[in-house]
Amino acid sequence: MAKRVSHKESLCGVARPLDAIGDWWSLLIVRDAFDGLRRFGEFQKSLGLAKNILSARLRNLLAHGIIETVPAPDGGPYQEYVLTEKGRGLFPLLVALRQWGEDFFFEPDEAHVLLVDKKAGLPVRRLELRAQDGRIVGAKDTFVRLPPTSPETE
Amino acid sequence: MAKRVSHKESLCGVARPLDAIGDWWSLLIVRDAFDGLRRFGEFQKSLGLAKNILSARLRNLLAHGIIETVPAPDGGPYQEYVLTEKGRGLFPLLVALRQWGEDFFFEPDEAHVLLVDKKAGLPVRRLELRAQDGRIVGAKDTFVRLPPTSPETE
DNA sequence: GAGGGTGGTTTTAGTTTGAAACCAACGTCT
DNA sequence: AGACGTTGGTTTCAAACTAAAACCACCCTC
Repeated sequence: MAKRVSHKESLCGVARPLDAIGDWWSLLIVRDAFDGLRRFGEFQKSLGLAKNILSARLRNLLAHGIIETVPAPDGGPYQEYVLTEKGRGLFPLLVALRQWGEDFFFEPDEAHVLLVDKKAGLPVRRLELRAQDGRIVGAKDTFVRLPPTSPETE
Repeated sequence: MAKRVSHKESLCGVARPLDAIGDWWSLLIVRDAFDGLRRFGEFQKSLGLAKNILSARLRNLLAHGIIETVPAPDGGPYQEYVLTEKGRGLFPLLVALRQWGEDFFFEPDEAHVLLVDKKAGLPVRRLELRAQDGRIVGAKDTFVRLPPTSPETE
């Protein structure tokens, strides 16, 4: 992992995360972790990927502090993989990915799973991006700006 | 592209999008497109990637209907690449990625670009996921559920 | 103490990536 | 007209990465 970070040492706020989870499997592992999976074998069975790849991905996610190992689940000799706070911070991204997928990758009549609010038992709303005053804003309503002093590249 | 879609023909709502944009560069291209870049050379200069790779990525994004080519910008003999509606639908995902990056990939004092609401000139709020009744919900407050009838795998 | 489940690592082949070179079309200067 | 630069790619080829399968080690049970 740790792909070419060559031409720009200080990656922008979009590129840095991609260096950590920018491959096909990592996000699926994180999603499964959100779904409660914890064990190597559970991930492997759920995702159907080769064990060496899963091993490498888990190592990478560990190295990035997205998951961590907890030594013993309930006495068993094995470790489990659980999301860190950083990993749990990926929830909105997963929701965004899921909603985009639902919008554009399914036939109108094609059934797909729904993200449901536990308390009400109803599907959640769409992700909302709001301005400080509460207006919902889209891409056209925003731009990126460097803060006062910044050698940042974006 | 079109990686292993072998062991499951009908990918879930998270995996399908990853098949379209689940590589390091594609999302960065889309972000640059949101920033107004349109020309091959602009993307290449901005991202610093090899031209063959850019060519392949653009082809892939075209094939997935995320960008499209428009024949002439203003008479020039070249084409430009612009986001389709599907591509513009990636905006929340990019915001989620950016916010996660800001949260966990920058030192507290490290400067980074901000996403600013044009109208007010202030940074936008965090992405919000709300239940139907307006409560903001997080990962712990939700679960995924299959709709009534569904052979979907997730 | 043989067999089976879990959690990996190693081996090896196939695929992808990417830098550099090449190429073609067009504009432009002289 | 013809040399030359710019744009937008494609081709070549070596290096890196991916992944299937085999292997291994540990523990448990019978």
